Amino acid sequence: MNEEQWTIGRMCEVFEVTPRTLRFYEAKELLSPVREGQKRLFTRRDRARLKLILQGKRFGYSLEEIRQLLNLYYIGDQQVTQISRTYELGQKHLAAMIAKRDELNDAIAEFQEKLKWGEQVLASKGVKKAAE
Amino acid sequence: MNEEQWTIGRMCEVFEVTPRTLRFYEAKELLSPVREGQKRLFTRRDRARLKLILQGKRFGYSLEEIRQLLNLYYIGDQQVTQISRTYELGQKHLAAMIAKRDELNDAIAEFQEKLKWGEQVLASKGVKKAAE
DNA sequence: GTTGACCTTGACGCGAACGTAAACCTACAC
DNA sequence: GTGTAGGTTTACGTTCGCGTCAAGGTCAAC
Repeated sequence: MNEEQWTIGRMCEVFEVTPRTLRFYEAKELLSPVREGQKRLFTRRDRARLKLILQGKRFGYSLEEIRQLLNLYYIGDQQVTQISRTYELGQKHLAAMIAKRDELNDAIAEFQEKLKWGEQVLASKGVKKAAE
Repeated sequence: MNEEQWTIGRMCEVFEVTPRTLRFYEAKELLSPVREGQKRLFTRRDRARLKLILQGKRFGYSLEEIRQLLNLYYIGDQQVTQISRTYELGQKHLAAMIAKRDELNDAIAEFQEKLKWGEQVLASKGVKKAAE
């Protein structure tokens, strides 16, 4: 009943993934649940990481890329030079995310144009809009 | 020398893909180059589609999803009911794109927080910022 | 004690998205 | 002629991201 340590079943319900997926992510070193005997128990850290993993997937990153990026989220008790390095990589990642958002915004704008054009075609053929 | 019809080699240079990729996309009905004898020749339409395909990939869509979405970009000379259907699907796609951008924006904001935190850690350890 | 729910570790399978090698045509350059 | 620089098809190979058995451990409930 420990709310800090979730079983694999609980994880699967909440995040809508299969056990296979979580074990696969562990094998790929994306997650590192603790063990209670044989059983895996997922900590708060694992949950935070899984959330980021699934988000990363939605944005088109591979699991290996995600594994690298996850480290950027844990600027912790390392050597100063190591933290600096991580920080720099973080800046690059941030820039990449912003670039991606900008491209997405452009794509949205272009697509809206296409839709407007489609509206006109429909209007010219005598189709009324739903909102009228 | 026809600027409207590009060879596979030219396509590969400009879009930074391999011939295999273009032939694969043709097999999957994402592209439909015309033929001059045996040779493929890619039209303006193919170029526009390829651009969208590569963009779609960067946003994490599968080729099959992209194939469906490509149709939304060609609201042309179809039946009115067909155009209406396409238009509706287009609206949904637009909403999905916007949702994706919003999620990306949230992710960017969160990540910026992490970076700020990292900055403070560095500052507390006596590391000066590059811009000072 | 046995049933059932939940977990474990292999290990093979599979679709997606190409890579890669083999064998061949074709047209221009020398 | 003989390259050689492009293109072609056919077909098997590879990596990723899991799905899907198979076989078994564990523990509370009946």
